[in-house]
Amino acid sequence: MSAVPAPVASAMTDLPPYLSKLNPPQLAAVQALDGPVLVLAGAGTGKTRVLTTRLAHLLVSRRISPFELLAVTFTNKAAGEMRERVAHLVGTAPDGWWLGTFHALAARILRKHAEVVGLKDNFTILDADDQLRLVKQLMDGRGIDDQRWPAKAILALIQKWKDRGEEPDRVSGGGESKLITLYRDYQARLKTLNAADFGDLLLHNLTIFRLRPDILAAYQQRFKYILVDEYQDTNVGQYLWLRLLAQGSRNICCVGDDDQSIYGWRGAEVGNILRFEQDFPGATVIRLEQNYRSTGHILGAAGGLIEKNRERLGKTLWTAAEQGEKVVVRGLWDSEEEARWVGEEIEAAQRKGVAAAQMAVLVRAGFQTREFEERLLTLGIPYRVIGGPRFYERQEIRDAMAYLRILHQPADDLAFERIMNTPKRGLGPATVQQLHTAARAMQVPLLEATQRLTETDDLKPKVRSTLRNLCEDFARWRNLLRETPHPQVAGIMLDESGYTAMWQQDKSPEAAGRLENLKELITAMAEFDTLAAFLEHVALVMEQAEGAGQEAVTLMTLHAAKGLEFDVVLLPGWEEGIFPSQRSLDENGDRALQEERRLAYVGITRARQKALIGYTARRRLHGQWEDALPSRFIGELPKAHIELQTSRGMFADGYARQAGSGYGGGYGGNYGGGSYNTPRMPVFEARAQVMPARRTSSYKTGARVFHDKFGYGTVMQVDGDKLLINFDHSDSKKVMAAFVSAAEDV
DNA sequence: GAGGTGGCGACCGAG
DNA sequence: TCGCCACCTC
Repeated sequence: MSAVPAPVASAMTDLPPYLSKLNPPQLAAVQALDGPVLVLAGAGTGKTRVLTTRLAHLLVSRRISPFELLAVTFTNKAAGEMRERVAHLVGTAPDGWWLGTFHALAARILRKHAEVVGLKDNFTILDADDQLRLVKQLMDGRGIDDQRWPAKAILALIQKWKDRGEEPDRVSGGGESKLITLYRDYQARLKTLNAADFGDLLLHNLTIFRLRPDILAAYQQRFKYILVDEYQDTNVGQYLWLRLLAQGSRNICCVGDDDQSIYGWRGAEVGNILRFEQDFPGATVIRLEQNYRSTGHILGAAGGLIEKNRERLGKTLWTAAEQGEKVVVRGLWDSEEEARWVGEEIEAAQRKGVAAAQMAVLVRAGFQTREFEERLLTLGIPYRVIGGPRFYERQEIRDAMAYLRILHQPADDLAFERIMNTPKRGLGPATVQQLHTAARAMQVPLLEATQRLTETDDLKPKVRSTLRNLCEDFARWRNLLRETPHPQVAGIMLDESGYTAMWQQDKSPEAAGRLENLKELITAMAEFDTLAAFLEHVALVMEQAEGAGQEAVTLMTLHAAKGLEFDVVLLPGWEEGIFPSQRSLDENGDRALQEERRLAYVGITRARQKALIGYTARRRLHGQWEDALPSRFIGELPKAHIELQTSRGMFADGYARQAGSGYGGGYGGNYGGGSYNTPRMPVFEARAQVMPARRTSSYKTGARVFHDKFGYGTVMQVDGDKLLINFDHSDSKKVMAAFVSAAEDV
């Protein structure tokens, strides 16, 4: 489909080929071009296809210019995907289109009209690090008790206000006046720094639209059609922004799924999608309910669970596919057994021919991946962890970016402060304080104040010469920028400043990787014409380079899994307190519970073929063993779609080894003498399935064995009941024969 | 000013 | 249990 399809006069007959593959609701969603439209797209119902086809259809059938179209997503990934697929459909690359994330589009508008809100068009976009430092500085200045109000909490509050579209003088719902004053200070400080944080991008747009109706009207006229992805994740500010822009044409199409709204904690308002028909009267609502991803049992289990939520628009997914396997719900003794179980299920699936890349372990919180990582490492199963620090959040990238930011915008005090003593130049807090005081007195940026101070005798001689050199260096690098390409200048600057040398001398294992990252950063710069364009890219768009691990099991949080799919999905840790998360429930009560339930729904619906849920009776949490109860969500799963397994046999296994004898049955709580505290398994006691005990026997040299902690290995030496084993994925170790079992042929 | 140590708290994390 | 931050010493 490379050629542009011919426009059609009547959509009812003779559909153009790009529409012929859609099912009736999908077709309706693509063809409802006029007026407000809400497309409720359930998990796996072909949302992306509808979005991209709709875009293509608009361009073809309405013959509008791509520049009259606004298409908004949340992530760069989603924007990139849409870009690619639309290009494929209509045959042109969507360069310069208004297709991007809320933040990228808002930044574009803000650069055009920065002066309306008192910024220059080369304003800096701050990262979370800068924001926090700024808040800390202001708190020091105001003498706010950072015990009662940690800087992080204050920043979170400011962000919340911004998410709601509230400027300092418009904060609703009474915040402490001290804190609102701090918010006002913070905004004022950003202005003097010629900087904006992420929240400001949207917030300043709203201010511009309010102060300058002429500017708003121009955008309203420009955007004849608006398309929004993941509408259930929009916050109040984004909603207001969309509503203002849509007031002109009223042609706004929002696609989303209220059942997959899982970002309430960062300001998303599921109410936005629930209220759509009131907000946009006369709206057409279209439901996509045919699922092309999962089996009947998976959809049945997920559907039964999400039905327990009260606040939803309601839709029922169905599939033409077979029922498939029931969702496995497995009770386990403790988190160690759980990790072993996950490993076994992955190996079992591999034996059935499922590729590692088609399997995922999804957890509620990031720290939970650790135990599974250790297990997979032991078993030699390749895996990758999604999450962790992103490229531009790494220390070395932030440092390098700070150098570049000063080059671009000498008034960037935060950047200057960040690298003033990086690498170490002998400039401590005392010097920083002195510079700050001087800068405030002279009412100039830090760098300029520094430069002026070096011409006086106010500084200690050593400090003075250090700072003078630094100022001269920056002046030189900036001059260099006029005649030398910016990637080259960046390299020179990082070398001459001693920054590269700092990592070269660092002996820690990460140092080499950091130098690699710096090289990658400089390589990436070459793709941009100007330093300004590059800085904008890194602040808003820079993505983590995808890991090479093609054939690897994916470990990640449920949040990170939204939008993805796998053949086999493992969902461990379904225990009260963990999932649903106690902290969320404490903070937001029933609202949070419903969101946790949606999260469970998202987890189950990631699976194509098989979903397995695990819960344990005892878990090591922050280094302590704690008892746990099965998640209430387990009890909410419809019985018809699940298969319960409780691994009592695992105890027997341990018992057999400790006693050196076979496992003799009678598992009713008569556990004589073990160090176990008998855990309670209150939910499905009666349905317990016994797992067979592992065979133990005497081993010969050369025998293949399996050890729960160290994995597979070969017996090198037998010494009574002690074995010397050469482990495949660990060093050779001497272990008791009772702790290994004969490796099954794999 | 730089480098070391003990106490405390720990979720999810786009742009 | 682990990592970060505040505090402390050289």
